[in-house]
Amino acid sequence: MEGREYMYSPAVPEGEYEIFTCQQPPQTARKKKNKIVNKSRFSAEQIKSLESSFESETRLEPRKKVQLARELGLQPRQIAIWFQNRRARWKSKQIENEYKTLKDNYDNLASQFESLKKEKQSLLIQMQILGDLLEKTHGGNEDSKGLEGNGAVCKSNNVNINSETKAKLNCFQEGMEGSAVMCPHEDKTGIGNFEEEGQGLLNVTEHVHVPFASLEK
DNA sequence: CCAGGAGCCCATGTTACATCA
DNA sequence: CCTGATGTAACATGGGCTCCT
Repeated sequence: MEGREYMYSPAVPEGEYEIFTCQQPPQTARKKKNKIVNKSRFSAEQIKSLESSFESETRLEPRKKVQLARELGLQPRQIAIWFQNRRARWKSKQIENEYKTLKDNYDNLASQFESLKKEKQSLLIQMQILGDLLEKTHGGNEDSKGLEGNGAVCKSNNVNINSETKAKLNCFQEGMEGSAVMCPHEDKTGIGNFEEEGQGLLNVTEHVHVPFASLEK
């Protein structure tokens, strides 16, 4: 608990505050463990005043509490309880807001992750195709000529190698070589459930045994 | 200085009532 | 009128802090 800024006032029994005129006499008062329970609600005026006090200070100094009680015709204990309850309501509201913010962030990351997954899938396909082509061209000794042919195959599969793809391939290559360089295409937000699947994403190179330097050629 | 009690407050949970759809 | 849901004043409990002896 954080340090308190106020000093406790000397002990004053609750009973000594009886000079304050309290709420209306309990019309529907019931007994609960020998204590009278008056459930009449505070007036709009009282609430308004309490709320404005709460807005300027969520914790009441004893002096202020007594003053407020006098102004509103309530018992200081009622003021104290109202502030306690108000803080509890405020806190639960805070938690609700924090939850909402976190959820928004999570949803945002989830959609980013999904699009990265799709991107990975597409890159895998490209790499597979290029790998196959390389095998063919190496086997048939048709270096540059073969590559042109590859282009035709790629197009037929709706896959083009552009500069962006090259950059991405570079990233994979760097990653494989243990480089600490961070790829601008990677989202390093391994949060919660993403972490496991993210590992799969980053380990993609393990399953494709293709010399990347050759690929770029 | 230290220990212990008194008196207060706090956070949290619960109860009981008022109000409303 | 009845009923379930919701809001809230008041209470209970356990723990921390300050003050005093």
